[in-house]
Amino acid sequence: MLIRNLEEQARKLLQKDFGIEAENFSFTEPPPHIGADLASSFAMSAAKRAGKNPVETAKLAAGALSSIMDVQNTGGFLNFKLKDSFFPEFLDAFKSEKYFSSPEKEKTKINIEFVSANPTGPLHLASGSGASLGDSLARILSALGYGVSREYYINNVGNQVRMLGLSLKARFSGQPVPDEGYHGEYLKDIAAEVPEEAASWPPEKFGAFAMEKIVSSQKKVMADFNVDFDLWFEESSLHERNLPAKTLAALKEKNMAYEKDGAIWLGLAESGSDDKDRVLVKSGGINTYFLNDLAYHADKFSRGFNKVIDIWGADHHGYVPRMKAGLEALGYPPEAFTVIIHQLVSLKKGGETVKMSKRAGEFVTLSELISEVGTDACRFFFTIRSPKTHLVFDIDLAKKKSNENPVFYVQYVHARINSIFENAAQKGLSGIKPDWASYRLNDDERKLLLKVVYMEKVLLQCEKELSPHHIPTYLTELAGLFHSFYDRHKVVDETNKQASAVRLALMGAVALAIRRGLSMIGVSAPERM
RNA sequence: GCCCCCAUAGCUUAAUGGAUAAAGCAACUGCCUUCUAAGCAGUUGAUCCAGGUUCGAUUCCUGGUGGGGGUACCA
Repeated sequence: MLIRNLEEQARKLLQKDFGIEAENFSFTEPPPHIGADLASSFAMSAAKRAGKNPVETAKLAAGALSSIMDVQNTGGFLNFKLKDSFFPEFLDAFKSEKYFSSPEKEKTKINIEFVSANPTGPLHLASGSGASLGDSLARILSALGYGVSREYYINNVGNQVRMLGLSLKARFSGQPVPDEGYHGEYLKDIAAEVPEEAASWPPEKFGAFAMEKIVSSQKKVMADFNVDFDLWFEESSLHERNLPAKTLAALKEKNMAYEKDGAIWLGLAESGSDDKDRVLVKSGGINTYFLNDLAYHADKFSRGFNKVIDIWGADHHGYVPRMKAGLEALGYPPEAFTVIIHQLVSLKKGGETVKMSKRAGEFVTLSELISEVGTDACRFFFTIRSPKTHLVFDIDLAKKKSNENPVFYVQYVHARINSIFENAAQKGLSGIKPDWASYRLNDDERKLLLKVVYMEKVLLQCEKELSPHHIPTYLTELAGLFHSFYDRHKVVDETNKQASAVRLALMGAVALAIRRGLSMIGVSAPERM
């Protein structure tokens, strides 16, 4: 992480030589017309805080930093040129598997739970969005060094299982499906697999049968989507270990739970996070989903995670304060639990917005989408948007345009560089060590290399916002620079072995950045297209 | 009613409070005897409205307008 090292040095210099409070000094990518390698608006914001003249502050800062880089002070902006020796050093360091990782992050164990769709039907479009987000974030955090575990919660207890069983039984015996039941076509397919002797099964057995089929198909779709969960957690295992009752006891002990109208309530109205008291045990003696969910999250902490992240669709956002308040009541620090809300995907088909309702069985399944559009295009498409975007997904357009998905633009870089290396090998030009001391990078080479250098900033941005969408944006920009470079410069040049060696090293770094970036969003990097 | 999210080019979306707002699609003009034209170069084109904070606002605050979601002893 070389930029971070430079920033660290810069902070120390600023603080030591001039006593400027420099904790938040950082480099940014300058606009292209400036022609600098790195930029910072530090002087202007620091001047405000210190009550000094911005131009004077910039002058001081420029002086302080001139020992590590060439600095220009342009009307308060600081613009930097890296020394030429930076680049070979960077290329060498970048090859390390742990380039983005930092030791202090390795101590933090993060549990990230996502998708967790009800096991009562196939995964649909929204699950694709949640899966892309959660898995990509897990991959990015893991690249940064965190210990990350991906988890899927299977809600296999309760009334919905009963309804699922009744619905399957109805399908099996040719009876009408109950109004409150599940009407989707998929239960017809499952009914066809039910053995003859099921005529004597109790309804629960139908429920278990359907659920087993549905969960295993969900597992398969996730695998097809390049998402690998470390744990598929069954709600029933909570009850086997009596955890909801223990959670309830813990809340009672803290005097947070009380009885009213025959139900047991959690007193949250005063807590600040939530605004009203919530039921834990219904007057019939049955746990609410909330209590079981609290027990589940408490279990995550007791398994040794310091940080618990949930990814929910926006339709559940009203549940966030309750969950946070509940966990705080149990004594967990508020910052240890984070919920990421992603906005809902609405669907456009044949020019009309389609309402997605499970009961009506009227949705586009994720597996259908994957087989039509492909995992790579699908994941890139979902990941390139910020989770806050209210996406309208035009299914017809997505199918038609899958060839124009920017993912191919990025993947094509990898394929092209692979060809370059094949060509170099054929001409006996591979494996030559570049002599950096005698080579002067031209502007295009420098620009491309700098873009690779910036990658670490992109990852940190993703970490800060807990959003992976900066990665595909970055990759598209890097790909643009590469294709432009490719068009203008020949990499393999038998008449200039030195230039070839340098450019091959550069291409190696670009390919590595593309490969890593794509892998962080679960997309393949083909060698040939 | 109250709460949360959103509003950027014809369309779908980017942009730690910074410099000339960036891509893809669509439209138009050129470029394959060269390491893959799934590419390159170029043209047209945008910050919902009204205030405020700031040296500086697409970004922050207030109020509108329009859209999505939520407001269970459901899961």
